[in-house]
Amino acid sequence: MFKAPRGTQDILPEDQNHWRVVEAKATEVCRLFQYKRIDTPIFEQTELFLRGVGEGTDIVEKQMYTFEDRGGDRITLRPEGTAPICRAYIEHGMHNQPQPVRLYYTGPIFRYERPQKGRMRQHHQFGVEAIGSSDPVFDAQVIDLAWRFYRSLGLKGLTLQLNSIGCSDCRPDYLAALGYYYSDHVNNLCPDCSMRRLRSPLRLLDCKNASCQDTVTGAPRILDYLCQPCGSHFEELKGYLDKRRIGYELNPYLVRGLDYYTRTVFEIQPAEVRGQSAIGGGGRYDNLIEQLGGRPTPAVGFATGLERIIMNLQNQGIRSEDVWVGRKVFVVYADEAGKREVLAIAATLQDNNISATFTSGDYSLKSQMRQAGSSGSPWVIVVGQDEVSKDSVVLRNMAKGTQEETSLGNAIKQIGRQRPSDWPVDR
RNA sequence: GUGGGCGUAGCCCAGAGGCUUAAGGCGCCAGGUUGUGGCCCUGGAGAUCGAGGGUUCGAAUCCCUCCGUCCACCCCA
Repeated sequence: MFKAPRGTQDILPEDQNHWRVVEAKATEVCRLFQYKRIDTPIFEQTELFLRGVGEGTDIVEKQMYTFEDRGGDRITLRPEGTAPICRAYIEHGMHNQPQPVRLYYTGPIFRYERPQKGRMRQHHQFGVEAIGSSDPVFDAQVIDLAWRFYRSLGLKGLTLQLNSIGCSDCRPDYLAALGYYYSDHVNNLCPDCSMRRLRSPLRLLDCKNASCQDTVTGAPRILDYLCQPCGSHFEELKGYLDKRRIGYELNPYLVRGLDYYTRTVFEIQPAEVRGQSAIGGGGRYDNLIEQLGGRPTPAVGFATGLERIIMNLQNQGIRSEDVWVGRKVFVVYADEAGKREVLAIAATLQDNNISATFTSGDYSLKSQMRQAGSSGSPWVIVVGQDEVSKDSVVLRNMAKGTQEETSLGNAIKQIGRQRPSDWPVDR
């Protein structure tokens, strides 16, 4: 039997309400902030990610879906959203527009990983980018947007972790200090950290290994090494967040896995931290556009995983309602004469913007009613020989268990009068 | 990529070498007399016991391999 490939999943009809609501909230908050949608291809030249994400990162080293196409080009399914958008910014000359250019996207992301709950080979992200300004007000706006997005979904217990990892001026000084410090602790490092010390020293800081924790605690802190411009950038950002009353935790050990980040980095963590901690994250990437061949262009962005959001919505028992509840009708037939009318009745309802369905095959009236009941339709219309000859229908209110014989036009009026407070619970 | 747990009908699961013709619940289907759902009652369909190989007179039950899934590490969304 065929199965969905490892690390992928079908999003079934019963989960779609969550997905549609999350997407709707994402586009709604972006409209509110006047960020414009952009869609880029789901595959790009491999080189874009090699240069954008960084050769030494896990993503590039072992997580990319890369293949050669029939023309011999090296192609990679996008493992993240920011580099493609920067490519589009450069390619379409967006530096000629008022800066920063503010964009958002949503769609599938591919990483070859060992799947777990909340960690898949194909997942979906929603992200925003503000490209072309180094002003910390945009770091704050991106965080503000993210925060409003989560709040609009009703997610509780989120925490914002915040840090600055400096720029190409001050980070080398810090790395030197860090290297000097760690050279005294080489013997009590875990094997992973021994590797990190040489290859990506910043990531020494978020090792969870107990034996390394003490070493991390005594390590120099990057915030003490920020150059003056980075320091005041960070102070300004915190000022904006304070003024917006967005709470954050300063986390001097927060380091992100992609090489392009500069200055601001942040992560949003859900209430129940199990395994995969972050539900979303982002930061500033002032050198990326230049690395990709554009002119020097500072930028800041944020991305969040939709599967993880939905997991958290479900954990917190948050329902996503079907907006059509209340305007849904199930048409059932009592006999052959009625059966012949079912499609036309449904069509008339649909002409009046009422959602309508019916069943087929040889289901008994009783069985059709059962199906209508479990479909969650608040209304049922019954037709048979009697109604056909009188040009009427039976309109049944499923919640009340009452029904009346009336014209189809009158039935439509009644359904249209249904108020949201009268809606039954969706199923 | 490393280590570990688990894989029995669409879903949740019992069974731990012969008494299993693999049990139960949810869901599905049909009935409980005339054209009506949700509760209840009765009946029914649905399982190559994840796949392949091995041990044995006999395997869902033991062994091996693979696949899938979950957990930890790694890392991230």
